[in-house]
Amino acid sequence: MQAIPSRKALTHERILETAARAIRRAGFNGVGVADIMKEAGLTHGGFYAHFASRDALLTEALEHAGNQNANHMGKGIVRRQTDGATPLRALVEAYLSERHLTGVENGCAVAALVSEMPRQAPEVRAVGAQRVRSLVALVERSLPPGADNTAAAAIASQMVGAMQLARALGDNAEGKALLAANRNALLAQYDTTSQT
Amino acid sequence: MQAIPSRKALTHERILETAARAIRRAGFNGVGVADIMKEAGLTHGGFYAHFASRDALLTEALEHAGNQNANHMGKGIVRRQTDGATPLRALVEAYLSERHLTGVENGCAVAALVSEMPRQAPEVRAVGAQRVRSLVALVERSLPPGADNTAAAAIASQMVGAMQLARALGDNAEGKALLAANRNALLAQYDTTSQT
DNA sequence: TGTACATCAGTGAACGCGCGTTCACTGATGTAC
DNA sequence: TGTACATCAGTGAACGCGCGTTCACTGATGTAC
Repeated sequence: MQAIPSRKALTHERILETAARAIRRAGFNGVGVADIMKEAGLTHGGFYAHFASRDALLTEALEHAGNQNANHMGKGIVRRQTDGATPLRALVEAYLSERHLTGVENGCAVAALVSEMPRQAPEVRAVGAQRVRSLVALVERSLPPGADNTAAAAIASQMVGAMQLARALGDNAEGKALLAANRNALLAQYDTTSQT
Repeated sequence: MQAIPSRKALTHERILETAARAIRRAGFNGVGVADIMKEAGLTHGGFYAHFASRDALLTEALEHAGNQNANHMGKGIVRRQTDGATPLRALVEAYLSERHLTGVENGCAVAALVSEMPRQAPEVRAVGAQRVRSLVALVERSLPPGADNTAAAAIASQMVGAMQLARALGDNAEGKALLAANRNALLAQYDTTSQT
């Protein structure tokens, strides 16, 4: 409707962009209101003109992170499909890529934050659950039609778990090997065009 | 060596027991020095006679949590094996049980804390990586001899991811369904004695 | 087009609070003779 | 066995600091006539 966003709306968006990256980088508890405002080029006093509370920011930021990641990862998926990969292979390779291992800040919000979700305020938890559902739905759309409808949940679980374990091991040979093991296992099991 | 533990050693142990549960319940950032001391029946002032710093406590507590969980979950695994389950089935069913879904406090430290690990102090991270390796090793020991040696990493990833996604969805039908989907997928793929 | 005023986004100082850490002290336990 | 003293575990007040939140203010933008 409002084709030209107001100055305030632009600032609001900028704060969200910043926060969406910050929560993935530093965790829900790792970011302060002042930090984020500063990173967005503002002073902390103006914060409450944009958000009712810190939790309100976290809620919006988590939602925003989902969209940011859809863009980032979406490109990788599309490129792999144009190169001839099946939808599932494209997804698995993009998700379990070394790029994703390193780029927490722009990566999947679920992988970056799941274990903290159960400890957040109800509003944040609700959005978190939604993000989990979207991830499962994304996997589901990549499966060949007629596939077992519980497969999506299993694949999503494995991808999220793999990325987290790899990050816990570190951005090194050990972490990368764990990612590779998961890529192989997933593709061998679910991708019909799989090759060694 | 020291068969009779000193009074101080007993207190130290009690603080660790408390902290090991607290970090899984509330996360690394969710527990304060004073909270833990209070929960252990002490005042916060005495803390630094036991630990050099808060991070030192987190490090020891994470290690301790691993042992606590080995006891807790170990029982469930043994019972399932005596009831005739294969080692892998026993592990998968114990790990992806509804009991584990609810009992974060006594559950797997990796599932409770992975996404926070990359953001911790180096000493804590190091222990975290060790706990990941132990988990993979535990899975490995449950696999039939001669199994693909990358399978353990894949299974561990899926189990950890599944537990976390289920917890993010909540202790309800949705979360339980996700667990069930993962149990089925894992057993169908890796357990030869699998049945619908 | 130009002036006068109202609105609005953002500033920066200040608040109360909780946290990690320190430290002088106390009361109990253990040891020497 | 009993007394005198040293050691040691735990107490509780205090510290500095950072955080979420509030608020009086400023300077810029927009509107009325």
